[in-house]
Amino acid sequence: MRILVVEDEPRIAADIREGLERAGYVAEIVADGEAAWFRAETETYDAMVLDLGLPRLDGLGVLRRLRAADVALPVLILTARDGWRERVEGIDAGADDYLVKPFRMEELVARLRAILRRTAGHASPILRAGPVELDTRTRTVSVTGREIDLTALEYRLLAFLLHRQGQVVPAGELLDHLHGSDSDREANALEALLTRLRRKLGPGIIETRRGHGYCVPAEAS
Amino acid sequence: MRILVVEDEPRIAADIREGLERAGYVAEIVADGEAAWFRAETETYDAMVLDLGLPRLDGLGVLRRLRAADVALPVLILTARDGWRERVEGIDAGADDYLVKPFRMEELVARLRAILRRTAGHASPILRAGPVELDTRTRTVSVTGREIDLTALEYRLLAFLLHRQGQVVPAGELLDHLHGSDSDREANALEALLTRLRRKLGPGIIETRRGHGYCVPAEAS
DNA sequence: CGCCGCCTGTCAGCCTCCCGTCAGCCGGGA
DNA sequence: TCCCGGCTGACGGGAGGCTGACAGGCGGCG
Repeated sequence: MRILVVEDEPRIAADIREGLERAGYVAEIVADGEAAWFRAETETYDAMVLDLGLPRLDGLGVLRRLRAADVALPVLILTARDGWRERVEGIDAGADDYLVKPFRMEELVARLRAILRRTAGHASPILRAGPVELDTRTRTVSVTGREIDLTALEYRLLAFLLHRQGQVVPAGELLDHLHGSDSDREANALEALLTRLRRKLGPGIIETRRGHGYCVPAEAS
Repeated sequence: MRILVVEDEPRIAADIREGLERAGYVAEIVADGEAAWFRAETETYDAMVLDLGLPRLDGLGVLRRLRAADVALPVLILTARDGWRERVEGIDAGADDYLVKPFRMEELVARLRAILRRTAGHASPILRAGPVELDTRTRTVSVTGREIDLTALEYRLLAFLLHRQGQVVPAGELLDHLHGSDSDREANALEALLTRLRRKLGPGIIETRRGHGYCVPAEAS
């Protein structure tokens, strides 16, 4: 699950990133409305957390443009405590839910899970890349129809790369996702993990881009 | 099975809780519509018992919002004796069944079981996995035809896993469904319970996926 | 009211196997 | 050719999971 977080206050943004990643999501932060609009249009996310009250293009503007462009992305908006008017406008503009600042991280995660569940009907729970299939409901992975056993960490790594199929992901980001950002693990641990995972998947699934990172190539479906 | 009960009258709420727990369900009570909406959206329940005529957001309002949000949760509504109009509106708003107050607890449980069975897609009230058979009406379990007795908790755990046969269920989720979300029980309690249950069932019924959770394998019908 | 049994959470000890580390190798680029 | 980034086999520590023992609690029964 990949979440786009639009928040200009660095402290809060960092908190949200940490909370989401602790809950097993992948968070990407952008700080202003223009960037949010661009990312939401050019990449695929599973949901968006949108602070109203942003520099450049404000949150409501982003939301309206998204809906006008028929982007069905679920959106959770963050509003100030006294932003009663904002909330109403936000819901009218197509937000799926709102949360009043300040809030507890648990609540953010709970509401996010709720709107993800609601929209879960649309997205297939199965991620595919060539001969590899990953079923998020049963947490099973198969290669050319044959089921294989992955450890918890291998599974998370594969799921993450499949969510970002076609993109090159830097090693540092992978480590962050696997262990939280406060990890002093060495890069070699990731390499060892990758070796073990590749052995189970077979060749050609996970590619190395020397100096850049790793990726699962887009098609070959 | 985890049931959300929405009832503002404490006496009745307590009665329902007791009846449901006696029948082997886990009941969580909320007293008003806003709370009901929030809980139903942020947690996962197997069904909801909803009193129409609540403070703040009324029962019908809750139901309409749930259905508008595409939440498929089975809902059983409670209405006053002369609430003919309410009943019709309730069914129109997406309730699965209704019950007229006052009612006998046995009837509530029976109807609940019926709508649970319907929505689970199980035509039969008997759940099977390999040599194990669980009859939800009589609450009996047998292995290769020989009846065994399970404690209340063991039964709940087995029933839940059988309902989600083929899926891997994380330990945290199992604890939620066994005790409700407000439990500070330790993971080890679950492990102890599993040991006792497995001893009665024999090997191969409940599998551990280290780091992922537990599951009853799908095939072996 | 007190005794007794069963259920279930906690604790401690054990076992399995995951995964981080290390050391050495490979291969591409200058 | 050397160097650097990435790969891989081996191994040991430790986390995750299992189980036997025990105790507190609750209901049943005399």
